[in-house]
Amino acid sequence: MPRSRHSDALRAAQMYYLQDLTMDAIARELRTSRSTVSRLLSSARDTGLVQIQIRSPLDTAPQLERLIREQYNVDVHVVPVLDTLNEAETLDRVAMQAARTIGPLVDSNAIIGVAWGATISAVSRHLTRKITHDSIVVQLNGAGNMQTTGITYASDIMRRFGIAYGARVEQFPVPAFFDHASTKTAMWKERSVRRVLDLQDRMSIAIFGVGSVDSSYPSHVYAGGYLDEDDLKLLAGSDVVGDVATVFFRADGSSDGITLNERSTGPSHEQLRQVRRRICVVSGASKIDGLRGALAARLATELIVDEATARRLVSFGGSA
Amino acid sequence: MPRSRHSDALRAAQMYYLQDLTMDAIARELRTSRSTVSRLLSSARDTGLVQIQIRSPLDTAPQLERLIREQYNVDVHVVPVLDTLNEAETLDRVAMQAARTIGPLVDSNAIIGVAWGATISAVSRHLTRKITHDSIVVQLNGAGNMQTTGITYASDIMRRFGIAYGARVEQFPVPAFFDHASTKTAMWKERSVRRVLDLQDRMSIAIFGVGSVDSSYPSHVYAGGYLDEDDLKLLAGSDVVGDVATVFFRADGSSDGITLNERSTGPSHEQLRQVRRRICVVSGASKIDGLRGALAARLATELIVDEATARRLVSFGGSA
DNA sequence: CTCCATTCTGCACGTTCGTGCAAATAGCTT
DNA sequence: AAGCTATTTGCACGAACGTGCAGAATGGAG
Repeated sequence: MPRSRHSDALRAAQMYYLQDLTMDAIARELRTSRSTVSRLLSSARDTGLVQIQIRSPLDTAPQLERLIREQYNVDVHVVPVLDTLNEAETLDRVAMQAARTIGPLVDSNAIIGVAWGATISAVSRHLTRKITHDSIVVQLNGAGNMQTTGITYASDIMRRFGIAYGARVEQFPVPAFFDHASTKTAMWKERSVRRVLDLQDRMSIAIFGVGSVDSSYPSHVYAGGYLDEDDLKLLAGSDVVGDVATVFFRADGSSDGITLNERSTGPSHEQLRQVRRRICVVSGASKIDGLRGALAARLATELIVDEATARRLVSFGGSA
Repeated sequence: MPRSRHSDALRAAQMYYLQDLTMDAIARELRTSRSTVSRLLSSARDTGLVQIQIRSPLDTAPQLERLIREQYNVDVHVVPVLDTLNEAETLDRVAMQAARTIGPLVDSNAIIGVAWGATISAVSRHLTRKITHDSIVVQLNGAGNMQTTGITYASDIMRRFGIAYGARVEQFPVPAFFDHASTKTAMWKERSVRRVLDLQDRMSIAIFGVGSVDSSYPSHVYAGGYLDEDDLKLLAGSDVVGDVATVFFRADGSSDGITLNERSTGPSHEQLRQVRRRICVVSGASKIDGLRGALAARLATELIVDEATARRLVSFGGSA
């Protein structure tokens, strides 16, 4: 029987993580070298064969998490990060922890809605593999803009999610915003578009960041040529503080009368709130306003956020 | 705020396991020494804060596991162990893997029935802590015999389970076997005994090994002074191959007409089969006959077994 | 069969990690 | 406050581990 690589990895993982043997001892039992065992264990970890979870029982969770949970009614994971790190390093660490926190939440037959943006892009680079069956990754909002079709950027993100979970990927080949609401109405009747919209309707998980208008590390939406002068004026005139999947909201979470949303291709807040698990990843204190708006709109059921931003969140006091 | 030991352990675990930082880096962020971080991580692991699981998707499980699953209709975990190890080493490794496999199955509000014996004793030494609420560990069968009350031996096992899961422990202070069935009938009406029996009725998990009559590494039951000459003759005359929690069965799983069972304090097979999760731990090829009987009697929903014994199991061909 | 491209393996080295030990600190008692 | 015991801390050392590299094995294509 030709013990396959996969089954060797499984045996090694069991011996290492469940029986506390050293790699040396495992190498002898498997009749190979210790370095091969080291590599087998690596592959076991990043094919999702070994799952490492941190479960802090609710009643022993740190003060900070409990406060946010109560104030904003959201299942929060605070990522410990030194306040002194720069935004890029912070984002990387939040993204890595987010990727590993999301992993256990993805099951077979899941329909996973994924937004695009700097945060989710970083998350997508750190996903660990997990084999699922018949899962689908669906893009939440269009990524085209005036300069490019946005295809490569957004589709790279989607592809990474698809590979990590062994899922089919459904892209959404439309611009982020239509120039005319009427075009959207027309397109929304097209069967090719409807297929994507139907999937979005049946999402079991949604994963997104938030855009914040005053973000000093500006979201793509506000800087990437998606909006023109007039659009930005429109936003300024409507007290918009941020967006989720290119759908905008105000500080109190409301979004009625924001005309730009009628041309946006992202899911309406009402639609998003139908999704069972809605995971919001946020890194960087400058996103605080957008984040508060998103929470006020009850767009997230789970929040993964860096420690500094989490602290600012409680210092504001919640909405509950 | 005096960052407590527990919250430091949580932070360290997040940074180590979810952000891939080295202990050195974590030490700097926590303003302590690397060795302290090493110790924090140890404590995070064995207080159950960090949970490491090996999940082999059913469809990629090794041949061996699939065969047993189909033949015997039981959820099987095969423990990789070199065939050349002696029984004691094998037992130790099976026990360790069993302890870590059981961990994730224990939830809050569980009522955990635990048998005693060499196998379960070994398992109890390797349990990892997991905080649960309002769980109860209840002893499945009496441990007294003609020489001792069996209290310390069995109660050590129970206590270890109780500590690991933060559970209340209910001992069962009766002999393993009554001399007269009538005494059992009488005792079974006592309220102090009824309390334990009622708990057993409501078990959500049962954990036990198997005794095998021809075991060369003899189960306590057959060697420990629990049975006298006449009893052993009775067993020999009834084609008994083994027992679970001091209740005996034949190779085909039947147990009708085995009079010794009327004096045993363990749960009847019928009662045991009511339990949702019934975890059977077996180490050592000499237990094969007892194991086959137990599986024929459908006493287990999950089986944790060493590789050599697992192979003998399939070579016999199953009962399904 | 031969050739080339790819993947896998073991070695060797530098890094990272666990742990015994002694000093330091914390918690209690008198 | 002093004294005593039980923990906790950092250091230092040896053990365990990850990874670049060069050679071996593998698997097609000609």
